[in-house]
Amino acid sequence: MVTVENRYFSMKQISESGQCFRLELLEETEDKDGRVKRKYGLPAFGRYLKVSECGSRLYFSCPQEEFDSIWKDYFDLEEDYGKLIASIDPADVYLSRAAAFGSGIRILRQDLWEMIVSFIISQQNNIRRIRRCVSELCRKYGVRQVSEEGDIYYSFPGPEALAEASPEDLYGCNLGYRSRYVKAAAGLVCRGEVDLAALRLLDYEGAMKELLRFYGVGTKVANCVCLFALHHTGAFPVDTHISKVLGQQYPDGFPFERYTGYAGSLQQYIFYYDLMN
DNA sequence: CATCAGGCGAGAC
DNA sequence: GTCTCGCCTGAT
Repeated sequence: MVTVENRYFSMKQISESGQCFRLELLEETEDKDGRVKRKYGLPAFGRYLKVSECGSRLYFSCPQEEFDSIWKDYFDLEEDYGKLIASIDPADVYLSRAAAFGSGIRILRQDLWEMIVSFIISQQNNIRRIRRCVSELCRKYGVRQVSEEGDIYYSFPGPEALAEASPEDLYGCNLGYRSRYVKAAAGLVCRGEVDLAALRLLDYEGAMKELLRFYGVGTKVANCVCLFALHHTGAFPVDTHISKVLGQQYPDGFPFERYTGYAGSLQQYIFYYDLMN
């Protein structure tokens, strides 16, 4: 068990901000002082992590050693998000409000293949249904695992498993027209036409170029993968929410030059703020 | 019943 | 190069 106290770390907000579709709320209880305590489950990197959250205190169900070697990096704990928020132009009232509203959001370092498939599925789709699709994919094509604590979960299916899936079967996961995109992406990786290991080493521009080769991956999805898997925090995905906000709040353009290298992290505050309000 | 979800590819021009 | 249109599905 590892305890972390951090103002800028909320599992609830990370979960709701829709960057991680497999993070699930396991239970929600209230203690005698009326404080809400939430418990989350997260299958990632061949493990099943459980996190309890109460206020700004978090409890991780893993030994310190595992926390230091895996989760510290996964949750980007070396980064000071308070500093990042403090750098926001005080005159930018909208961005200041958005960051204050979603101050517990962090940009995770998630698995590359999982993000490619997840964000292909995310297009023209809502978060609830994306979760269902991903969970169904894992249940159907992933490998059933039992953690040391006895939690049952499914691994995210690799490219091979998805490439072998029959089209009708994949279609049965309710991916709709996106199922052929997923199938094509899996084939591309299996045939070695895209090398995921090499993709991880590329800079932002190089990674974008490579990701855009996938059938069903456009600028928006490629930017999400860059941000949520490769941690290119300058990547700035523009979806319907962001597009709307840019038009309404930034008619003269978003000040990218002021936030060079981390505009993507700020994008996540804006997205979450608009999504929830 | 129409519209919309964290878009994208294809085809027209 | 830029624009429009159709698309699976489920929630509202």
